[in-house]
Amino acid sequence: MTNADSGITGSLEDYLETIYRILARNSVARVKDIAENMEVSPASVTPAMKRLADKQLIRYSKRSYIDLTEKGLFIARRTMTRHKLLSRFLTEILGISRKQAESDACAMEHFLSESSMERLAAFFEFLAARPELQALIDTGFDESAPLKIGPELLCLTDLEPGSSGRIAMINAGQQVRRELIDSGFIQGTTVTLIRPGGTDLPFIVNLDGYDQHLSPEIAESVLLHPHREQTGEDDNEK
Amino acid sequence: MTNADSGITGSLEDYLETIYRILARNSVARVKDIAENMEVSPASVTPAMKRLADKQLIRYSKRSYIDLTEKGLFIARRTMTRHKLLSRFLTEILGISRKQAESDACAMEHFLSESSMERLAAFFEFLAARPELQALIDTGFDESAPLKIGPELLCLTDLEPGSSGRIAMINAGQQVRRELIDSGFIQGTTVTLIRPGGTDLPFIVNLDGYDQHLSPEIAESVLLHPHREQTGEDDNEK
DNA sequence: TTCATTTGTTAGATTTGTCTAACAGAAATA
DNA sequence: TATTTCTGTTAGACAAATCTAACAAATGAA
Ligand SMILES: [Mn+2]
Ligand SMILES: [Mn+2]
Ligand SMILES: [Mn+2]
Ligand SMILES: [Mn+2]
Repeated sequence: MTNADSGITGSLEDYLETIYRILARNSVARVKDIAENMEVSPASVTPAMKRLADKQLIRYSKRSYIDLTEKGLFIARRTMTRHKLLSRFLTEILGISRKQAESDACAMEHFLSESSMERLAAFFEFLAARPELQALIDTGFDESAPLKIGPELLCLTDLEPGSSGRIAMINAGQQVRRELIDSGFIQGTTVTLIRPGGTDLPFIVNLDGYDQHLSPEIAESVLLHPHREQTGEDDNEK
Repeated sequence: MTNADSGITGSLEDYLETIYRILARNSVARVKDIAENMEVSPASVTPAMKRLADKQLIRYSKRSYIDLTEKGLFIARRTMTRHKLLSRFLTEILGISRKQAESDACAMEHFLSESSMERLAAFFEFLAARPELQALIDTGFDESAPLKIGPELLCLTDLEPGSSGRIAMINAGQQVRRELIDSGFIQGTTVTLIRPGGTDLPFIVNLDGYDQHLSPEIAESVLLHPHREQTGEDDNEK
């Protein structure tokens, strides 16, 4: 798989990023360091170095130290910047743990387009220029503070059969919450009640053209935005 | 490469997602539809279907229609939800074009962890519950409205040699802006002035342990947060 | 200088994912 | 019914990325 932006694969970008990090501290980069940093066997590093040298991204000859070319330095630096940007987004904005953020960022960094990258950077500039907003996110948006339930939210179980509503939030414990999110119950999505449930009867709802069954307790935790109850109108995804 | 969450590769997740989308409209899914949707040759679809059937994610026998199993349906739905979440983040929050967002989202969706996914969904709930914030992002954060330069921002060129500052924003046209961002000049990053430049002499700055040269015009567009000018303190990345 | 240890390479295998070209089966049409 | 067209599979090739096991070179110690 070739990355559109750099013309090389995600794996090779990771090798460059790793070499860059090593060189920023160690003055020389060796196969062994790279293997350890990336947690692959040294036998995997050698062919990767050959591929990178073929593409003129590193200077490499058998058994010698490894150095980045101008082109390689550029890709390495850009990859690391993406890594940092994504990792900061995940930790600072979403509140993900450092470790998880590192791993997610390093997986996604290879697929961010140049424009998404620029806009994400702009998002941080935007936040930093508005301390009141930054504060709102810092204080109001963390694991401990449960989201305040707005005054006029409607419950999915209160919907008329055949009518629709837009999801505002999921009000449930982590497990049920994740199940619902995995199933597509995310804010802004339109859900239509096909058949109401009862004590032992699951609710049937339609979401993105697919019918799904929800037990009454689970349906209870889906809260909808008030007003605007048109049927058959889907405002996301064509 | 095996995705931590679902135990299958990103490519196979895309096949499941595609089958899901087709079934939501077409009642049956055929090799041809899948090949067209994913823009691969039909000869690539057959072995993918075999791999999916081996893993019990689809029901498939030679020359017959393709159907998702319970397990396959679950992964398909979750993949599509990730796709939607990321795509909405890119379009609604960052203001990326629809097309670019679709492509970025479909590339990144396979690598989001369960917790990042849940937090991203929470971010939308959070925004929707605070219309004033939503409005701020909608109006203040788009391509057309250039970010207001805060009152007391410091320019990189005003830094004392040896002293540091945290980047607040890049104030430059798209091209220079992207170059700087690719080079690691993103909000919050500490930059240290190593050697000031002159009319024809580039500035040398240190960023993440690496020295970089910046022409005076370009250095001019790096604006720093006021106060807090300690040297050698790096608040991002260990 | 010789031997042991560390480091790096090669050989050979495996999995995944793609392609083109050739072929086979099914469906539609004449 | 016979033939054409559409659809799907197979065969064979290739590139990328990894592994283990065996080997080779370089380094360091005795
Ligand atoms: Mn990576
Ligand atoms: Mn990375
Ligand atoms: Mn995808
Ligand atoms: Mn997708």
